[in-house]
Amino acid sequence: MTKPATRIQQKNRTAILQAALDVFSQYGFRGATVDQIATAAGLSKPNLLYYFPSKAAIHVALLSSLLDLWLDPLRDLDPDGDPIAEILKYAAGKLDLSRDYPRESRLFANEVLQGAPRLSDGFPALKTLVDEKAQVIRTWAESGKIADIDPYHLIFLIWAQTQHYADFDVQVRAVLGHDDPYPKAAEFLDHVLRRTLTP
Amino acid sequence: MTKPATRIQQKNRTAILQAALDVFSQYGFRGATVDQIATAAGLSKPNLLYYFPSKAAIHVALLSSLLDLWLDPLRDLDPDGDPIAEILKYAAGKLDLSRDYPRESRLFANEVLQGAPRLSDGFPALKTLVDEKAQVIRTWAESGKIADIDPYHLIFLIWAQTQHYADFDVQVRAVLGHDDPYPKAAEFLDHVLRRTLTP
DNA sequence: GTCTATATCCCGATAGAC
DNA sequence: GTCTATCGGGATATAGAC
Repeated sequence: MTKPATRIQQKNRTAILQAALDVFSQYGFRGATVDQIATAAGLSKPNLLYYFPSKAAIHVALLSSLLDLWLDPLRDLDPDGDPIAEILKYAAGKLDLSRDYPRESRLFANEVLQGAPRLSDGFPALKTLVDEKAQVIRTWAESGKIADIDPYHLIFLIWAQTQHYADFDVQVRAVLGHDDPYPKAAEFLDHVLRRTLTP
Repeated sequence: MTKPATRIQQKNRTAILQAALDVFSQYGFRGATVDQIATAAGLSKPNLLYYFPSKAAIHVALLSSLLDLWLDPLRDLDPDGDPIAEILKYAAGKLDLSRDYPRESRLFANEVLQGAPRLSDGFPALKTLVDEKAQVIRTWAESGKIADIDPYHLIFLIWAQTQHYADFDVQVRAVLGHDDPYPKAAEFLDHVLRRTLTP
């Protein structure tokens, strides 16, 4: 049972995952249908279910590969770097994720919004990482290298503000028009964080 | 056809809308079932459909009453008030909405996240209001009363940061534990905005 | 106005030929 | 590996008695 992994198998599997990402991120788990995903992947429905045993299995496969990607920029926060530069770099990296992986952001948002029924397994690891990095930021604050702020709410600010541009894309575009909002968003976030963090 | 509106009718209608808010906000439109809503409202499924012609009609009724509530604090932004105090008051009011109406926030988030198929009618009015208030903030910035920032991204920051605590509630609690996060969130948001806006 | 029973449709998953 | 055909469950909505 150690999958041989033909080239054609690999190709179909990734086509399915890409199509499922499109469909799940737009319609949510319940709202998505296997038929939609199969059509988007260029396969028939039974053929799709030859590669994945169920609709839920595809969803799990997507989610489990997602959390790591999502937390990577935070992992890179360096306790020995320059505090403000490190936090700005983190926020910029997170904003790049929203710009480059909006579907993944919306998949994640859909899941958390509905109580994270299939994701809550990942929360302990998330908490561990956030606790660790929050402690780094707190140390910076206590040593006076940055302003005295709550590190957890700072992290929430960065999450909320960056993910907003991916998750609420239609609303952002309804207000701003269809020009790329990311350059100005990056500039604004930079301004906010510099002001917030300066001792 | 001008509904007589018996007391019992009013009571059932509001019970249905409250129950539907619970269910839709947690499971999304497709994920919610009429049976769930009926049970939560203490009615049988056909009886529920005596009050509303369809599942979609309930959803529409909820959404259309929602946008007004959601935009009220922004409407109150007074061009003749003290700039920084006005913006802080707006942000605090919006955060109160997240605390007091988390289900409404999640209903809205579910809808926008999925492309706002049933809400896009409201976007023009939303844009008009945002444009108007952004112009107020821009005028404040140009007169040097606040820092020179982009008013639209400032509004997005306030939306994103305040709604985050309602929409991503499970994630916030997974990180912070189950204590009420709002007092510290309010304090933090206040700090961020004062720093951001000071000329 | 409220119920039981049911029509009708859609969806996930399977059977089985090729 | 891929297809057509179909099963079986569950959902929305309706029929019709009370």
